[in-house]
Amino acid sequence: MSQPPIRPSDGELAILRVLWSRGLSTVREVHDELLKDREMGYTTVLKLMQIMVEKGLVTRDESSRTHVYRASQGEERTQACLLNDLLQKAFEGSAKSLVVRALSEAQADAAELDEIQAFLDGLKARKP
Amino acid sequence: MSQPPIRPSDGELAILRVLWSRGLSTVREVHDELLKDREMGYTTVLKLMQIMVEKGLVTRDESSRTHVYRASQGEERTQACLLNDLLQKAFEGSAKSLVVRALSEAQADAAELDEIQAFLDGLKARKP
DNA sequence: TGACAACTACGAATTGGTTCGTAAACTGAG
DNA sequence: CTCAGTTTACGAACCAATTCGTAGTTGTCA
Repeated sequence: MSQPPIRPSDGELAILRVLWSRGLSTVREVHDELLKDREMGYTTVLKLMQIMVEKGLVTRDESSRTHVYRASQGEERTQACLLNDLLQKAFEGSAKSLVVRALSEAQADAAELDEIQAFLDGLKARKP
Repeated sequence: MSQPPIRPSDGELAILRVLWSRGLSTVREVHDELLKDREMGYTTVLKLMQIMVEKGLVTRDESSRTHVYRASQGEERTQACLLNDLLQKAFEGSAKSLVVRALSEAQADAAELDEIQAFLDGLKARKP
C-alpha cells in the first residue's frame, strides 16, 4: 500500500515543479524554464534529471533521440509526503499545530480563509 | 527586520527538539534523549552542537566545565521558517493549498478540527 | 558530404551534513 | 596524589547533492 517515501531534494523539486506544470518535457524545456529563476548550466539539469530517473522520481521516453521526461508521482502525492515529513520532524506529528502555524504566518486573505473553512466543514461532515 | 533564514538540517532539528522540550541542556542530556530514538555516538552529538553554535542555531554557557546549551530561536519561529520554505518550494506560495493538503492527509479528530475552526474564526474576526 | 548544432553520458570537483576515533584537559573518588 | 571517568576539541572519512567540463553521438542543412 504505502509506497517508498519520496523525498526530493531542492533541485529535484524545482525540476518536478516544471514537469508538473508543463507535463511531458525535454531537458531543454526544463532548463529554459529554470533559467527564468536562476542561472544554471544545461548539463547540470541533465545530470540531475538522469539521477532522478535512477531514483524513480521521473521516467523518460528514450524512443526518440531527445528524451522526454515525466514526473512519476503526481504533485499532490509529493506534497503530502513532504508535509508528512515536516509534520514528524518539526511538529511532533500534530497536524493541528502545523495548520495553526501555517495560518498564523501566511497572509491568507478573507476569500482564502473562507475556502479553507468550507473545506473544513466538508471534513467534519464526513467525520461524525 | 527579517532575520537570516534559519534552515536546520534533520540532525540539527532533532537536537533543537530536545532543547525546546528540555530547556537548558548539556550535551550528555541531549545525547541521552536522542538515544531513545536511535543509536548514535556521544561525540557525534557534541560535534553537531558545536557546529550549531558556530551557525548561531544555539548558544552555550561555557562558564562551567560542562557547557550548557540553549536553542537561540524559539520553536514557533523555526516552525514558521520551515513551513515558509516548504510553502515556496512545493506549494507555489499558496498557504491555502498547503493547509488543505495537510488537512486531507492528517487524521485530525473532530476535537482538533473544532480547534482549528475556532482559530480560523479568530483570524477572520481580525481581518475585515 | 562536411560542418555545425543539439543531445546524452560520464567523470571530477565542491560543498554540506553526519559519523566517529583519538587526544587533551579537567574532576572527583579513593 | 593518582587514576578512572567525563568532557571538549579536532581531524578524518564518508555520503549525498550540486555543478560543470569534456567527449562522443546524432541530426540538419547548405
